[in-house]
Amino acid sequence: MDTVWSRRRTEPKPRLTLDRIVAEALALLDEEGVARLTMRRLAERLGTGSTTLYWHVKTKDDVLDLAMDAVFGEVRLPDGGAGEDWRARVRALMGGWRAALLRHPWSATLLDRPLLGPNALSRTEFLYETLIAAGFAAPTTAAYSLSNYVMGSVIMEVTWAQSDAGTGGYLRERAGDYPALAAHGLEHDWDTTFEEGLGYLLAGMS
Amino acid sequence: MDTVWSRRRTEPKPRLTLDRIVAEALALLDEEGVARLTMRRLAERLGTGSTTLYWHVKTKDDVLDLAMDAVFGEVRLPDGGAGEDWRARVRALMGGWRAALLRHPWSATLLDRPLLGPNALSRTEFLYETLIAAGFAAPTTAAYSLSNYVMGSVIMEVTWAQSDAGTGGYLRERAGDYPALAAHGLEHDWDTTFEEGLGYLLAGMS
DNA sequence: TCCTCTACTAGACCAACGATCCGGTTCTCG
DNA sequence: CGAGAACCGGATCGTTGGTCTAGTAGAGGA
Repeated sequence: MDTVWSRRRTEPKPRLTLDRIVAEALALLDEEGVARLTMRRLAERLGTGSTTLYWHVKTKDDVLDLAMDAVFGEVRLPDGGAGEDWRARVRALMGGWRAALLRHPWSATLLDRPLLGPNALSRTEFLYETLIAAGFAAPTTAAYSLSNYVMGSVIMEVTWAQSDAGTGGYLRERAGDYPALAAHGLEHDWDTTFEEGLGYLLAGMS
Repeated sequence: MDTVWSRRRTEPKPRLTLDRIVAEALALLDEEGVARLTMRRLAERLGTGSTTLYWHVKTKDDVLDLAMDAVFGEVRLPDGGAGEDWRARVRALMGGWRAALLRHPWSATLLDRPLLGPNALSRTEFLYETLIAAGFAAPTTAAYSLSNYVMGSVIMEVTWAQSDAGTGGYLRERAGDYPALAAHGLEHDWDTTFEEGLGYLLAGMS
């Protein structure tokens, strides 16, 4: 009810800003996953209508892109001096990269879109700088293979974790058809597998 | 018009089967991409109603999973003898894997779901077998890092290719902010970058 | 020849989605 | 104090995945 008497008694709600939208989108994604992020639900959580969101944002994809870049923003750049082993710095960067994505499992689904936000780009820039400082005249291959590896491992881990109950059971039932896979591929520690594989990659870069 | 005279003159249309559905879904995906695949459009192309599809398939996700496994089915298993270099066999498998996915760029978007179809599993099984035959007592890390690498590189390449015009331009504008990235990350040959990175990985597996 | 069961099909329909239109209010700055 | 920019929400549009209802075609048995 809005009458002369009730009006102005409630203080104005805080302005809606892009930052608030992105923060709430992250919270919603963390709590309910990417499928449940709709403009209506997001607006509801912000105490507004869905139309209002479109004043700050052009499409829903904008929200997703901003959310992704916010995740990359969580990656802290390792600030070791140049004297430190470059492999250690790359390990730290890639580990932080992976950890940020795993902290928000929904991000694995969104890895198939251009990651051109400032946070993503500055991390990539840092990777190139580190490789160049390490002596790579042409760091392109190294940078790509490292990024590819991290992205792939995050997707793989999230996918398996989400279908965990079903997956393990299904594969175990068919262990007869895929003996080698069933014997070695089912149980392992994701963290150490990631680190070891990263070790392969780093070792191969002469 | 349906009269005694017109009836029965047209021969019955071919039965709808799962195979026909999957084949048509692949064609539709190849031609128009994953966003345009709707049950209605798929049904229309098959000359039937959308309801009919649900007799053969439980959800749209079923169609996507079947389409993905069909892509994996295109990967030919290299049949070199055990005498051949195991790295060459792995290279052949991974190259074929990548090529199949790149042949159907929409598949990059669907890599975030459990790949448990028979074709995907048999390729993975083959990878494990090859690694075991090569002497890996614990092939888990090797298998995962190879799969991760291939998945990541396909996603990366497809993403960049699809946003090519925009991406290159956008990054080139901001070359000042990301000098190392702009200098080395923009132009390169995807095939050789893939092969070189795979070389790193294989070289690192002592 | 009839009957029944399975396989299959279509149209209408449902709730929900992304996005837009319209009509309005509030804030800011000159 | 006035104008324009910023902001807001209800109704609405077209489309989606999926279901309900109401069937038809054809094989096999009695």
